[in-house]
Amino acid sequence: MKKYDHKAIERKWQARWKKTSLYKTPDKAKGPSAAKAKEGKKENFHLLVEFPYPSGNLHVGHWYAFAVPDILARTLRMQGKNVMYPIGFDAFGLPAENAAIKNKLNPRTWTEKNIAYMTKQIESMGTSFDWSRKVVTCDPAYYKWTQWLFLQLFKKGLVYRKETAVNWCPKDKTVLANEQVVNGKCERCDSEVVQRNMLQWNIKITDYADRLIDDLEPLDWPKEIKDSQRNWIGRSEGAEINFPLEFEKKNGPKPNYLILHGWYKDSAAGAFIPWLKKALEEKGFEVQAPNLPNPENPKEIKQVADVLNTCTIDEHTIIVGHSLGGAVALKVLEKINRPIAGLVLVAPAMNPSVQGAKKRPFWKHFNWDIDYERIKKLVRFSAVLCDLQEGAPRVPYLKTVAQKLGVALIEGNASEEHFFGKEEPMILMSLLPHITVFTTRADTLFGGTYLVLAPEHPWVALAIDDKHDVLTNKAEVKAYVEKAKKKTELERQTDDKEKTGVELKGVKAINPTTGAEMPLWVADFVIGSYGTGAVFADAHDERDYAFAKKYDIPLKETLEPVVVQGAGPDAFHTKEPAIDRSSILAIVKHWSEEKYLAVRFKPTDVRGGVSGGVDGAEDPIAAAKREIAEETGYEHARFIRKLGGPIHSKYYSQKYGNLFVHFTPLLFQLEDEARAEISPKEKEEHDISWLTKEEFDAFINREDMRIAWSRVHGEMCYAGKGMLFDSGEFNGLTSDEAIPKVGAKFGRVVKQYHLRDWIISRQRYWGVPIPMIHCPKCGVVAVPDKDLPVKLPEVKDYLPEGTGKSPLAKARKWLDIQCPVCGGKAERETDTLDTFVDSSWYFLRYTDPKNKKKFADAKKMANWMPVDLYSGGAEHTTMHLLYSRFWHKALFDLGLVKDAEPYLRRMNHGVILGPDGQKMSKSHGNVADPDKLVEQLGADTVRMYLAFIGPYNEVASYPWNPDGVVGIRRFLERVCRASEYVNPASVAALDPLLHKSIKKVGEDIAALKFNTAISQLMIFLNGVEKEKKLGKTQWEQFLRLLSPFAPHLTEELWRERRKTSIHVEQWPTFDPAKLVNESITIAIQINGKVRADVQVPADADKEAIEKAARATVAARLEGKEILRTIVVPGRLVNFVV
RNA sequence: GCCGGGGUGGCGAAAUUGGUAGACGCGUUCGACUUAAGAUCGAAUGUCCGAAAGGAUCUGUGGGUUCGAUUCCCACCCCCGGCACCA
Repeated sequence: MKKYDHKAIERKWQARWKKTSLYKTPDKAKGPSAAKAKEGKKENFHLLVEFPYPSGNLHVGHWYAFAVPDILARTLRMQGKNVMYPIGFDAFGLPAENAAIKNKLNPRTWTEKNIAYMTKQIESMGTSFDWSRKVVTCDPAYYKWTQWLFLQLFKKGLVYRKETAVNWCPKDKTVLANEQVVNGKCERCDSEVVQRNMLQWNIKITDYADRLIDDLEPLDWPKEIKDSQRNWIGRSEGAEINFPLEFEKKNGPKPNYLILHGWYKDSAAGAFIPWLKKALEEKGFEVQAPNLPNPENPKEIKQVADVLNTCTIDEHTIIVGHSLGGAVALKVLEKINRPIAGLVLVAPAMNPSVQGAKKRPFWKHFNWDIDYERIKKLVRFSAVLCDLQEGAPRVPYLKTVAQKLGVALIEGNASEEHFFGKEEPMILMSLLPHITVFTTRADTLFGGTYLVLAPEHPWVALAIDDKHDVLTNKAEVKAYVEKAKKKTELERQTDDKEKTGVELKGVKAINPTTGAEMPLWVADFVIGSYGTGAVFADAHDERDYAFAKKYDIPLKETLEPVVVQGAGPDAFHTKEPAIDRSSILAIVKHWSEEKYLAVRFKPTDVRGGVSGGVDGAEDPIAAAKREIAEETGYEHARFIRKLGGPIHSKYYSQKYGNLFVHFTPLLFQLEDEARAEISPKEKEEHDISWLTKEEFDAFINREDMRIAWSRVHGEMCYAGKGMLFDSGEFNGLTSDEAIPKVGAKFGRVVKQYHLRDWIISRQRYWGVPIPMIHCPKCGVVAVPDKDLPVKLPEVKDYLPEGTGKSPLAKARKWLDIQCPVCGGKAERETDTLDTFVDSSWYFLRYTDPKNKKKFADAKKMANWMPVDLYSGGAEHTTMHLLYSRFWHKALFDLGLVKDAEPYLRRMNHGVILGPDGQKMSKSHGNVADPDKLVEQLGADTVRMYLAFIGPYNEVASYPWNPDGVVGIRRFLERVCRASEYVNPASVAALDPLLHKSIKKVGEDIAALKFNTAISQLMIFLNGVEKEKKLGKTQWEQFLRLLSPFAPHLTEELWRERRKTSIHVEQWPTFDPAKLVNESITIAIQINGKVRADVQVPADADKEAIEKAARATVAARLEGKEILRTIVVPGRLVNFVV
């Protein structure tokens, strides 16, 4: 072929492939053959690309996302895999709705028109998508199953409603998505956006936080994506610690306690009850601890009746139930109608239906039908205490009880299993007023001198409400809290870097380690939604330190610095033991000027003041004076003061190995300039100079000296980890050793996450209606499966209603519905689902896109899941990938899918930027439209160029620059011309190059390095042009290598000789015997510099190579002695002279 | 601040158990063909010195290990992405 008419060729073959359904993935998928299954090889390959949003027009980025992975799809197919390469449209979302509002269009019409247009464009790329599997999320046949899956999660208890702040535009009277808020203002009307609380649907992704982190490990994903997900989830391990509160005002209403004992220790004289009673009474509380009737054979009705008859229960009562007493307490609550203060269940008895729970005789008489919702309304606060020593099934069971009561389970270790100890501090703590704090630094607990609460902290809300009167500065606190709540999160962060806060006067917290009183503060730098919304503050945190200094709150140091000196070979060798030493650090002031004595230890360039060892029982001050004299010669140093506590340094010394040195930092001033001669050895080792404060500051390069130096000028804060002192039994431990120990002793070990639950409510029209019904009688009821899908109703206009509800609230007829439970009047939910829900399972639908009975058939899913390779943009690294992983895990737990992870391998491709280097967007006006280029040069050229610009599997960004595209076009034209050289007989000289190319192109495609695969194809063609001839078999092998890149042109050239499509051909294999050339080039180096090269036979041995090399550079070697010769066969010879 | 990725010609880039740095392509220059332009073909092309032969030098900067470092180690600088008052 002489002329390359890309238009005709592409039109012809696209039509032909479509007509013959060339890329339809076999419906009845091949399972792995027995032999291949044994090797762990699958014949099916699910190659997934992120499906596009139908914005209306394809840009270069789409080509990059779809046409480049197509190369891999085609290659794998030729290599015998059954490849599914599906496509669809993520068709719900905001742009359609905005277009609808703007142009008074139906969003469905707008979307469908775009889909039709974009489908044509995608087809023009020559991709091998299987269109018969197309999935469109706004199709009721699809979203029926989105709704159904959502309901499965709801039924599993993963869905709940919660008051959540949303962006509210007061002028448009509508909820705004984050992307509609620009600099805190409404995108449309420019008015100030405010935060407003609304009931929103949430999904408990946080329940899966641990698994979402832990299951990342084995996945074949790039490290940066895994790290980014871990970072986003933000797990930190720490401890929750309770700080009891004490009040100045003693006149408020007091709780009273009713303690119900368990069964085994059959009375109120058993277990912890006498101790607890005494402890509470000592604090002035009234306590009732009745003996329940028939303890040896307890009966529910009798025990409950006894409690109701003999005990006083009022609104101040807190009922404490231990073991069976916990179950009794629940039944007591069923019988009373007035609210009580609290309910504390201590390891309550288990429902016998729980798997693994043993049947007890009294359960015959016990009715386990407990109305937790009613109890929740009756009780102001509740708590469930769990002893972790008990393990399963009690611990998971108590978790569900706590969940039903709407509280977090309090886990810890009782002093005896099941709280049978005589003294159980965990229980007492839960009964007294207290603040719970989360910390990752329990090691500083002994030094905690104040607490800081977030303005949103529930205890703060109680303390400033009308019913309570515990604060002596209530008005001041109230004003601060209200001001803080008005600020948005953004303002809080950016407003003023200076932290503000107000003390809560009239109340003190007690440090559980020391019993010391700690003031309470409220400050808006503490985040209400993280941890417990409260922190304890100490001297070893920069923020706490600064805040305490600002408000003059006392601090207490409990950490001595521990520093590891140096790096590299001089660093502390962590695996080897260390020798302990005592030493001094001395900072020496000039006798008359504001200057300091700077000493540099020359051999290692350590720079600071004077330092040296303390000999035996020597006094540190005397030792320091001795060292000053020895190192510097100055004779009259006067001791000024100690510079804080000791500083511990770990470092490595050539002489002694690992050292752990405990330095005493000291400040001296010279009395005069008297200076003796110093020893020659010292002179050689030390440089001495006088530096000003600023110079000295820049001079110091050892960390311990820097800490000592900082104390000369009074900065006391040591932020970081260190060694504990003034911390009771934990003295002398390092922070890392102490953190778990202190946490376990004074609190309980817990994990916290930055990840928040997934808010899936959208007050939007163009989305999947949330299939829920609100019944005034029955509450929130799920739409029955038989009524799915809940179709989107038609509405007149798509503007939100103005009440904060979605436009669906305008569809009156649609809104009214019978309650599926009671048949009474009810209303539909008007929120729609976040579109991330749609995209959390679309790849499952690809496996069985037309199924009317199920979201997908299990067997068909098994053929294709998990996804073998998922290619997409870096922008989906956290949100989409995390949400869909979570969704898949939830379905896995429900038994609906067979894998816990949806994607075996993930790669992020780079971004094609606009020609100006900016991100492509309509507002920038820099959207590169490839249509013209395709028109001029052809689809094959454009897709191949995109594959050529750089490695595909690296997150890089390329400004769209079509300058180089002509190179690819020239290459394809040369391929056309090369077809003229084809002879029947093979050209032997081309064989090594051809086989090398087969090898490299295959390897590079597998590694997603399409750019170097193409360069190898070019190298081969260059070789062909040099020979000006080519064998028919060689030509066809080359065409097959090229066919994934240029499917149209290669098909055309192939069909010059063949009847069937090149795209059903086998991938060529290389012959290792043909890889080697007869002779190879060896580089000759002298002292590592290349001086010449020499041709040697490929099979030459070391001696032969060396001989040849020596002969080649004989002239250069003349008169020089060769000290050493290094021969690297196949590469080089290096003569060292 | 924390986490991650990166820094190589005029440009996109290549090179990994440490072994000829700059493959392949774009661009540029010269030549052939042409009345001419374009297309095509051939040659050259990191930088500096040199007419040339040749020499020096070069993978962000500085240091180290090595016969030999883009590659390994240490320190630092810069760019990009993510998270960020997270206790």
